[in-house]
Amino acid sequence: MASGLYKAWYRDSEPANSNSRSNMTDSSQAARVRFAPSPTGLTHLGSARTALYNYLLAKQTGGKFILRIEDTDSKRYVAEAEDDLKDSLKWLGLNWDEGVEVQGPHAPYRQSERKAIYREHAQELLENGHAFYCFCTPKELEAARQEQIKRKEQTRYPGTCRNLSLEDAQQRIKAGEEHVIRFKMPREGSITVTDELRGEITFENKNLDDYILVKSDGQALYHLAAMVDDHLMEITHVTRGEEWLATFPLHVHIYRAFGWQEPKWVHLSVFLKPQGKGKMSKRDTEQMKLSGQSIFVKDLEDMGYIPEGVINWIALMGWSYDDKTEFFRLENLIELFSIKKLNPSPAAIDFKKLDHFNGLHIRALEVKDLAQRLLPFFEAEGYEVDDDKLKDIVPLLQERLVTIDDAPSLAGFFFKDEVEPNPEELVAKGLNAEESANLAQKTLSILEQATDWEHDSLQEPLRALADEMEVKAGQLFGILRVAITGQRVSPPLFESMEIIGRETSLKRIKKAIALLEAQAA
RNA sequence: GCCCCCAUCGUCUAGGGGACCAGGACGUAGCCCUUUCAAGGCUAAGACCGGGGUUCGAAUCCCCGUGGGGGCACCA
Repeated sequence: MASGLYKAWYRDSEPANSNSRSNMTDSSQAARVRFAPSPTGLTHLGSARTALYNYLLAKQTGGKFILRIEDTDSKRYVAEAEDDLKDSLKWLGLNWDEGVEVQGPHAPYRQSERKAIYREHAQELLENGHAFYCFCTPKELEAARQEQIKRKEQTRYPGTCRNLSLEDAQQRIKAGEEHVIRFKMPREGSITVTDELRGEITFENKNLDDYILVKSDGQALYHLAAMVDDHLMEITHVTRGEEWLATFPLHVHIYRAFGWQEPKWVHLSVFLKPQGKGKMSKRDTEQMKLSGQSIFVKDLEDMGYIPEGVINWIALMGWSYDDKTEFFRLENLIELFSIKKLNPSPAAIDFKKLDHFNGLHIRALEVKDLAQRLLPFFEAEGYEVDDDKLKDIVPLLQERLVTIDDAPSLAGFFFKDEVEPNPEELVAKGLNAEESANLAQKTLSILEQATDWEHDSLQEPLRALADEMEVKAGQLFGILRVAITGQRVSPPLFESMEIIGRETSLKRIKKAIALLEAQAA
């Protein structure tokens, strides 16, 4: 069925009294969903989003979110990848109810530990005629492939062993012949499968191959292992990447061959390069790092992004709630998420938007919370951080931070004994060094007499000074800002001086005067 | 080459035949606020891929192009 018709049917099938803004997913019973990554590298945004949507569906229906490790390919296995996966999920707040580490009723949750299960199921397909042993060598298959290419035919398994009897095959295996197990794809007819986003999709069986289910080393491949596990683990919704769309009919064929009830299938679109067109390649990700961006969750954490920002950002790449709401926390998403509002078209990654959401969520944080998150970034720069002082500083920083690792460069001067202003920056715009030194000197005299070291009472007499000297307040404050903070850009000046205290502030102004006088001479 | 998916501002998207001279957000530009930088407020520019149908009426439904994407492994 065409997707448009499908969508219409879908909507009409809702209960008549259902609210048009209903966020209930089609099945409001508890969903059992799984995130089943392959530990071959660092966790990236695409995986994170798939995990998020799975998690949301589970939480929204009071179901279970399961983490299964698909490590059937020992060649591509990367030991650190599994830890990275777990760390990334935890950092994002996507805690799983069953799976590796936490265990559960369907353990083990690592496919390399489930080989016997797959062997039994392969045996079942062999016996019911939906699979067959194949003794073709890679060499023979390659030769057949070349032939097909030459004849401009579709390249596919030539069918050599398709009709071997099970008895003959078992004889040859006993004799020690190498073999794989293949799915016996029907050669005629077609199969119509249903994706929750795209509706019905029909494939001609003749375009499908006799895919390998079990390799010659006895290890099951994804196609068998994942289907068996999904069934055994009672998965109700399979939400996975679009790259599985091509083998989607195979997977449904496998379900039917076993006589199992299918889950709901959701194929998410891929993420495209920031430039808009084209999928992310390894080269692109390296290029990206050079410009200070990354698609790896771990990197985003190191770069000072907060999980709330990342979650909000990826949630909205392929899903939307309505035409205006854009600020979401995880708990809101759990409530509002809906498969029906997923967008099947691919989305380009936009890091500017991540900055925006990160800033939004930083500003929405409690001061105490933000202080706690900032602490390690200051400590990493070698600053000794006083908790009370930090709590005073945080409100000044909060609305200026895009990423939390911006904090040390913006506010390091609070924790330094001395700052090293650039003498040239001390000179106010439109004035020379001598005039600036003179202004700084007068400022010092006024501040030395200040009885109350509080930002408003510091500011008042200095504004009067600026008037008296016929300079703009901004010119005077500029000198003072660089003297106090060592920076041209800083948090609000007088609040900063209040926190730094009288003694240190005066000391820094004296130093600035010396630097200005040296320059004037 | 074959199979499959997708198509609204630069980007993410709203849109389910009349409520659309198409709404929001990021980014961009201008203004306001302002001690710097931000944040915030206001304003502006900016899109229905093309062609055929269906219909009184199409961004919306159908077909064909075109473009983009995914897949064609003893990877997942």
